[in-house]
Amino acid sequence: MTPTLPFLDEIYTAKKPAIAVDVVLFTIKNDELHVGLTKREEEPFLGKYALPGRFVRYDEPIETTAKLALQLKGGINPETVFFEQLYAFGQDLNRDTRIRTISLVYYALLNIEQLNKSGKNKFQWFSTYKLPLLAFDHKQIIDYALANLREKIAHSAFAFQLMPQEFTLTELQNAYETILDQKLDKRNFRKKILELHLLKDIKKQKSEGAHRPAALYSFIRKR
Amino acid sequence: MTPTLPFLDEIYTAKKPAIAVDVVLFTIKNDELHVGLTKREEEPFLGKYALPGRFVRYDEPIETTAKLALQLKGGINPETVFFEQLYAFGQDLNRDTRIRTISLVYYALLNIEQLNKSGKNKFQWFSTYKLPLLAFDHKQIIDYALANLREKIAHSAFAFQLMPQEFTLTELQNAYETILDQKLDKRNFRKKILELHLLKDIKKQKSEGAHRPAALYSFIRKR
DNA sequence: ACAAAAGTGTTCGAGTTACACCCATGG
DNA sequence: CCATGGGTGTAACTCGAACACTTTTGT
Repeated sequence: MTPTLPFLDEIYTAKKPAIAVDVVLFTIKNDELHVGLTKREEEPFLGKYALPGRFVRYDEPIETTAKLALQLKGGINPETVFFEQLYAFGQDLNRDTRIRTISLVYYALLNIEQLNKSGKNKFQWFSTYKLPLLAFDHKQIIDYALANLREKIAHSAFAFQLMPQEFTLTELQNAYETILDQKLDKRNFRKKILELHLLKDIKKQKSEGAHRPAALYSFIRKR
Repeated sequence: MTPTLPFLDEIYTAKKPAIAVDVVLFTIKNDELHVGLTKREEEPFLGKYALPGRFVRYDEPIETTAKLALQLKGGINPETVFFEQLYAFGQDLNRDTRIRTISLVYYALLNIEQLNKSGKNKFQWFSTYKLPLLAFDHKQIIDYALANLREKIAHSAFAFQLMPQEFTLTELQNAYETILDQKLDKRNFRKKILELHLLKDIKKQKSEGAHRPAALYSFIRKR
């Protein structure tokens, strides 16, 4: 590619860093934001928890790697998940103790409906406030992803990805409050959300408990 | 790292994608936004223009790779440049025709003063409106970086990175107008910028032409 | 009838936009 | 003295924040 390489062949023979994809998979359980982790069954970091990850194979597009990580590590159908590339971690040469590895980090949002549907989920879910001991630099990665998620969600509208097909405005508001970790004003929230014209009133009601039933909505953009 | 690998050793022996860093280096020349490119002297894409890039060596932190790309390809002192990671391109397996390559893209801002100072600049500068034929997927990368630059600059204040040490408010406004490709209101611009308290009136004046001289400012954050 | 969550408008302040004239200088 | 860009304030509007009561249901 460049005159700075002594020999053209070097690009084929040079010792290369490994490249991996790690996915920070968020969902909401019991009104708390959770991250999906798996317990390592090998060294290094045997017994510690880790983000679902996978080395990028030579003939694998990176999004495919991300999807395979979710599927193989977590038994989750990746087509039911929203995900987006976040950042490449590759500054620290010893992030991985085995081999120099650059990690492309994706974050993903899984809705609660999907989570309960897929019986074969292999993840263990941890509240973002009570994370276990983590392998590699995965703690920093999660912190970074979390800060980013908060920032984005405040300005865009993709919290829908965490919701089931049908939901009430109060449920949606709870999701926002959980992620942002702050109370929101009901009237302002509804005004703002409805002005986006992303929700469809599906003319159904959800009755639960001794109070007025809530209108059900669904997100207009189909997945 | 994972039970999905048949043998532990595979991570050492498996055929790996190559990882490169490419830098989209912006500057402003003649009131137009320009990108720094170099002409390829080898196949593939011999004679086409390309972003300064470099393969990530096994023991090179990725920011170091980015800096080396600027230095070796462009003869530019990377410490005089502001840069930030943008996105990893690795979806298309044939981006690079020689070897499967994942590219970590950085964008960088070079101020005009630096540009003129460094006599050994090896870049050719192209207006973002008149780009030449580009190698690989570098056209898409530049488009992506440009959209991102516009978005960020409208909400943050790092256009300072494109300015010389001392500049007038009109010059700064021109930089914003050039990047955003739209006229801004002089009074509103000044009000907004000065309220950020990032500028220091250095009590000097710049006289040029038959009109009132302009006050010179400098950016408070030192580089 | 009462408890419990759903649903609904208005006011206030802050920040953004639009807009026009005088100032200082060189030629 | 005039042409040129430098420099300044105010009014209108928009957007987000604060805030309280009525409605509908189950028990």
